[in-house]
Amino acid sequence: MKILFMGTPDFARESLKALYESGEEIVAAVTQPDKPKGRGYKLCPCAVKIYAEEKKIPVYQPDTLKGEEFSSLLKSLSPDLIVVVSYGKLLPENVLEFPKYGCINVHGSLLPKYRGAAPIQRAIINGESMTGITTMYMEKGLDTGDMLQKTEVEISDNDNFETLHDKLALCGAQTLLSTIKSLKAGTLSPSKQNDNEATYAAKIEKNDCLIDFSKTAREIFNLVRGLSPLPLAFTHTPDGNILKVVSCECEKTDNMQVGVAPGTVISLDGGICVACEGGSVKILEVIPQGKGRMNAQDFVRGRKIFVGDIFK
RNA sequence: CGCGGGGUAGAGCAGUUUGGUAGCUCGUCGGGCUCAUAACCCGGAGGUCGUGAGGUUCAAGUCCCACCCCCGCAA
Repeated sequence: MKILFMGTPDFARESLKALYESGEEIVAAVTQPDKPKGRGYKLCPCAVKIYAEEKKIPVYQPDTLKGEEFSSLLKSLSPDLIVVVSYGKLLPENVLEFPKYGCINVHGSLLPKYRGAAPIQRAIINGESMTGITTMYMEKGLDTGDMLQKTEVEISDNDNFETLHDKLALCGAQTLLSTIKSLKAGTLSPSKQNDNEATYAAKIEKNDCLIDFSKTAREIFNLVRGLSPLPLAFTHTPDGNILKVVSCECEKTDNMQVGVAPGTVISLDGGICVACEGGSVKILEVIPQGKGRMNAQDFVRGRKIFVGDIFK
């Protein structure tokens, strides 16, 4: 079965890797064009491209999937199946309809929950204790296609975006293999998504990353780990500088203080304890503006943060 | 040439503007206090101030030049 793989970041690479290592016939990898990234705006190839080139899989980076150019490429590759994992663009209908066995997508949530761009982050931020992988047939809508297989993955308090992302990437790869196996065996039984239960996991914006200390410790804890290590939740120190928070923990509510404004530093013992709704959070690791990652205590040592300072 | 911050003791920082004996907090080592301590007190060790036998100077962490490295933002 000739498979065309479409995907871009690390998350997608795991699926490509699994396909490759299981001996599937991958006719090509389609990925986003190299983009100027990082300091100095150097052109950076994405994870899928790097892996594909390493394995001598032909790589294509079309600017658009619409139009003749990609259509003719499709015809020449003539895949029987297209596998899409975090590609980054919607597929036009003519592409969706091209392969004999359709287009299969690997999505990082238990659909119909968390459709959209940031299912992993949103699941953590919302305090879910369970998420997973869903494979599905693709259709016009965003993550609305008929579901094929699911694998559940537990979210523990120790998980942050990075750890959960890595787990789901591997899990996604395995679920994909399993789905393709069933496809070949003819034992797939697609099931419709219940649109009434659908939720949407919007892309993470800057606004999502600002810590609101009038929320509960648990909510702040979830936000911080859901955005760690990228793009990171942040707050502002009294001097107005941005302080990114890499990790924190919920303090026991028994050290809650009465009459202290949310965002107030109430202790520097073992970290930076900041008052919030119903308790406090202890900030453990930070990235100050213009600096690298460091322990909260190191930050306090050099920067003169005092009890009574207010973060906002 | 995207914008910007930085390289000073094991860690985090000050000192550079206005050159003149290298400092703070923490850690570490030793001693003291204490029933005890991560608490407190006293004392010590530890630095070619990124590199260049570079330039200016009586004198350079500080001013000038060149190079190397690290990081933040933005995408």
